[in-house]
Amino acid sequence: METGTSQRDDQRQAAERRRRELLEAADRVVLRDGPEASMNAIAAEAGITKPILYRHFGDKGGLYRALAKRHTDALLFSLRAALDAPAPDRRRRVEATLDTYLSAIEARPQVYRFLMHPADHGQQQEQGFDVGHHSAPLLRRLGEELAKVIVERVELGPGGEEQARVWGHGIVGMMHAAGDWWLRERPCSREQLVSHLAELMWGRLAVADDRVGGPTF
Amino acid sequence: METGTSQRDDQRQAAERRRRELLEAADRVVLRDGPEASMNAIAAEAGITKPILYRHFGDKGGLYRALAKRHTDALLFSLRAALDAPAPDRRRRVEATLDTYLSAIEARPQVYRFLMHPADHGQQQEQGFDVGHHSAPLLRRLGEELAKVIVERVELGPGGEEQARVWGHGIVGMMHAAGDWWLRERPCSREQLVSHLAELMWGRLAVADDRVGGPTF
DNA sequence: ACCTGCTTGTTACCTGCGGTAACAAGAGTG
DNA sequence: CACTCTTGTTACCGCAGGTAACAAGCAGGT
Repeated sequence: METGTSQRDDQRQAAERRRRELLEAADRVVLRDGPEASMNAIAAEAGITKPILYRHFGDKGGLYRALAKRHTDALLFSLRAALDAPAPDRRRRVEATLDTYLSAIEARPQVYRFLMHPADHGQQQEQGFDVGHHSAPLLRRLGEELAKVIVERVELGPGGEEQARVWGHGIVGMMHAAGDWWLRERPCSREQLVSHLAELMWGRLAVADDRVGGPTF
Repeated sequence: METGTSQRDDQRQAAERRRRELLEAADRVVLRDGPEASMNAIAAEAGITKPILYRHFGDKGGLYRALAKRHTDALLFSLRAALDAPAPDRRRRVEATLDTYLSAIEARPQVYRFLMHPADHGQQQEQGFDVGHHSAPLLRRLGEELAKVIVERVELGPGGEEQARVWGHGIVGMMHAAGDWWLRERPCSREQLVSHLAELMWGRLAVADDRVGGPTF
C-alpha cells in the first residue's frame, strides 16, 4: 500500500471510470446505429468483448437503463431550470418549459428517439415493427416531477394532490405526443406549437364556438 | 368450373378466411403469453408451422400490424360512437369520450398493453427492458382522427386547422399518458380521473391561484 | 389417362442475438 | 512462491426470426 487511499477505493474508482467509458462508447453506437444496437457492436466500439459489458451492466436492459438514466437526468435538469427561471406570469412559465422540452428533442432527435421510440431504426422505412422501448420510465418520471411542482406551487383546494398528479401525467403526455408528432411532420414552427398547446391548456377549447351548420361539439 | 363464382375468387375467399383464423389464433396467444409471443408459439396455437405464417403475413411485424389494426379499428369505432352520441354540451361529450377510452383500456388491459406497451411481459418484474412496441401508429391515428373531428365541429378562425391537429395529438397524448398511469397505479376512480382531465382541458390550471408562501407558477 | 399449375403444408436448416462457462494473464500481497 | 482479485479472452448454448426445398392434394386442359 503506497498511496494514502486504500487499494479498495482505487479499484472502485477505476471501475467507475471504466463504466463511464463503456457508457460513452455505448452512447456513440446507439446514437449512430439506433437503439437496436447489438451488445457485440457496443463491445467492439469500446474495444473489448461482450462478457465485460455483462460484468458491468448485468444484461442488456441494465446497460440501456444506465444509458437512459443519464439522458433522462439531463433533460429533467433543464426542465427544472426552465420551471424555476423567472417569468412574468404562469403562462410564460409554462410556455418556456414547453419550449425547453421541444428544443431539447429538436436539438438531439437521436437521443430522443432512443429514449422514446427505440423502434424505428435509423433511416429505415417502417419495416421493423417491434424493437426495444423504454419510454414509460422517462414519461412516468416527468409526470411525477411535474405533479410535485404543481402541488407545491398551485392552490388547488381539497383533493388537490390527486388532481395535481393527474394533471402532471396528462400534461406530460400532451407535451410528449404533440412533440413526437411535430418532430416527425414539422407542420409548423416551434413557437406556434408552443402557443397552440398553451392555448389548449388555457381552456380555449372550452370557450370556442360550435362551427356553424355542423353538429354540436 | 361448377359454381357461378370464378375459381380465383373462391381461392381468395378461402385465403382470407384462413388469414382471419390465423389472426384469431395469434390473438389468443398474444393475449395469453403477452406480446413477446414467438412465431413458433402462434403457429402451434393455430395448429400449423411457421412458414405458413410467413406466407400470410410476410414477417413478424406484418402479423403484429394486422393484429394491432383490428384492435385499433375497434377502439376507434367506439370512440367515434362516443363522440357522435347525443350530449347536452361539449364538456359532457368530451367526458363521455374520455370515459369510453378509459373503460376500454380498463376492460381489456391485455389488449391495451399489447397495443401500447408490448414491453412489460406478463407478471414479470421489470426484468426485460426492451421488447416489441407499436404504440406510435395507434396514437398517431387517434390524434389525426380527433383533429378531424375538431376541425369539423369547432370554429377556430384562421389557422384553425393547424391548431386542431396540435390539439388532437395533444389531447390524445394527455388521455393516453394519464390513462396509462392510472391503469398502473389506480390512484382514483375512473369518474374522478375523467373529471380531473376535463378540468385541466377547461383551463382550471390557468385560473388557479398561486399557493400562498410558495414561488409563483 | 397424364401432365401442369397452384396452394397448403412439412422438415430441416441458416443467421444472429442475448447470455454464460471456463480459462489465461497481469498485479499487488502474505 | 502461492493466493487472490480484476480484466480480458475464446468458445459455446439456446432460442428467436426467417428461408429453402421438397411432398401432397386438387383444379383444369389436352
